[in-house]
Amino acid sequence: MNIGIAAARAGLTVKTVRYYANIGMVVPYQNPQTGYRDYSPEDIAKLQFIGKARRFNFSIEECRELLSLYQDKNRPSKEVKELTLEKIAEIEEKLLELKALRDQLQHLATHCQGNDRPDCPILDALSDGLPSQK
Amino acid sequence: MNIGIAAARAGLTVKTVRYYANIGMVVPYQNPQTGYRDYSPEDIAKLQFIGKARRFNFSIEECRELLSLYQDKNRPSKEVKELTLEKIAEIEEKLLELKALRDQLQHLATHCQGNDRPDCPILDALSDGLPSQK
DNA sequence: ATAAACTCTCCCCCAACTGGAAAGTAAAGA
DNA sequence: TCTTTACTTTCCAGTTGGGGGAGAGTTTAT
Repeated sequence: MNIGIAAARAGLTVKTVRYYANIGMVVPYQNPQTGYRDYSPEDIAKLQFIGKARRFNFSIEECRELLSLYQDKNRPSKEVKELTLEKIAEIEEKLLELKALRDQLQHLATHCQGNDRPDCPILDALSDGLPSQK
Repeated sequence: MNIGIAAARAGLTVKTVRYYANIGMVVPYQNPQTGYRDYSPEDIAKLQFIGKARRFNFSIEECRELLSLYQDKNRPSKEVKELTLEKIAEIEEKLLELKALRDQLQHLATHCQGNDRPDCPILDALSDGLPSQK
């Protein structure tokens, strides 16, 4: 299958699929005459797998790891679970960070009139401790 | 003040401060003899301002905008508030996305034994709809 | 006088692609 | 068969927000 079809099947862009070939993630057979890549059903399966893992916020390197675990029939599920729990912890941390950020901004926005006057607690907060501009 | 001191005052790295000079964000006087940058207290104020805004997840371009609003004594607080509300909405969206992600991963992890056996619902989910590897 | 600490510019590197140019290939219509 | 269109190829550059390090100049301390 040509790259366009493969990309469509996997829900990825052609550029992305070509990129994955270049970095050695999913390297299809490449016709030496035309240079056209030819994706097998198994290649497509891998692309789909990677697409989903990426959507789960796994990095390319983590995807590579998951893919090799996926292809290893004797893999212990332990490793996969560990990787997943780590990823969850990462996401949790990011969540806390973003929540704190949102609350702070929300607080500032609540106290800002948002009218045509120049006083603005948001800018005041950003310039807190700075020499006055007045 | 030399760049090292300026960076320390603003809680940024020297590299970052130099970068901000290069992109025209905070351009200090530069001694034509030595090439050394000389940061005024106002430059440092701007660096601190930007540092805080960056920690609030504002992009460089948004920082530029906030900075120009900050420097405009007749600015309407309306614009600042709008920018802030947009940023809050962005963060909210990201929060929802990450929460959904976490829940899905959590669900998968809960159903994974995490032992030495190869069965793994996580990999099963990632390869859902793919040709069997058995 | 010399060594340490600081600064300069310059270039490459990171993730994970995206966009575009120029050229070759394949498929469909007239 | 010719032509147009659609698809593919490689290669190069750019994105965000800097980080690492080389090699050279400057300033400060001893």
